[in-house]
Amino acid sequence: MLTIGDMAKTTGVKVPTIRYYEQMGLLSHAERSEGNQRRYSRSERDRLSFIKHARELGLTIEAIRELIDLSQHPEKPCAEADRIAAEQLATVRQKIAKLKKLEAELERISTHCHSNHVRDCYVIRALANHDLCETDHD
Amino acid sequence: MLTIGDMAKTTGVKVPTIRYYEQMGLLSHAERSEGNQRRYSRSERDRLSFIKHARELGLTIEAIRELIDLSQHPEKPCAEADRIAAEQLATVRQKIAKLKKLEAELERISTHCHSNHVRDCYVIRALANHDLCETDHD
DNA sequence: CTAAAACCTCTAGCGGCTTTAGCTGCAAGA
DNA sequence: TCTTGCAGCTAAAGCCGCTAGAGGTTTTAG
Ligand SMILES: [Zn+2]
Ligand SMILES: [Zn+2]
Ligand SMILES: [Zn+2]
Ligand SMILES: [Zn+2]
Repeated sequence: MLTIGDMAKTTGVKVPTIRYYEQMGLLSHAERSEGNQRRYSRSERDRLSFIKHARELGLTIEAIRELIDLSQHPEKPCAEADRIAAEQLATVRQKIAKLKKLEAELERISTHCHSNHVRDCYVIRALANHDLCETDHD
Repeated sequence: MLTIGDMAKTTGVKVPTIRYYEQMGLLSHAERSEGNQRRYSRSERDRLSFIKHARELGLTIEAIRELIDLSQHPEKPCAEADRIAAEQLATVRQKIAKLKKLEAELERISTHCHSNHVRDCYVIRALANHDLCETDHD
């Protein structure tokens, strides 16, 4: 049996975060020692790794909850899981698109100031005036 | 003089957000009408536009506060402003790099499942096992 | 003059944690 | 055996950047 500290060490998820995941229903309420400390099995550690990996890929707690529920029912169709992954991919692509616009504007803004004083600073002027921008960036 | 609603309409910043910015010290405490409603000048509207634009470019409230403080002192050197813009550009580039890794993994994950049941779903397997990934994505 | 729209303050909520405070548990060294 | 000190516990608050709602007041249009 693993302590919560062991879980943290082997998965890289911080101790308070593990307790938070339990509270959020991603991890079931762990068994307790006589002294009321959490004790975990290997399968619970695996589940925590799953959660960590999913979080790293940007999935929400809610999406992860659905995936875990699904994975408890191997006979069900997996369309729902596939949809969640596809949606996350779309979300990531949208974010990239937005950030690339920002990158272009910020690059322009931060390379155009050849002044020394705030009075003529291109950064300040560019922030004050969106007309200098080349894109909409919403 | 403009009401808070006028400000919202002309800048696209929502009314509660304007009040929030005031609370955060980005907008100074507005003058009030006899009935205690906020009244703004054109320069305050310009400042709000500045704030909005900076937020759209991803700057934090804190960074915007610094920029506003700076812009009150046109004689000062603008190195600080330039640094803020450059840092934001770096931040955006980091985010893009991270998201591109995620995009690659998610693309792989969401195109590889040709199964019908959760039991063999590639999505579930890929999330459970980072070894199937091609990058670190931290 | 009235009714509706806009405004006010204050508080709570979102997501995904992190931090803090004030406890108790437990193992190892003297 | 005692003590020291890390590890664990709970509950609550804090973080960011808003957003939403309750419950009241002011302004404006007709
Ligand atoms: Zn400058
Ligand atoms: Zn712009
Ligand atoms: Zn599948
Ligand atoms: Zn991975």
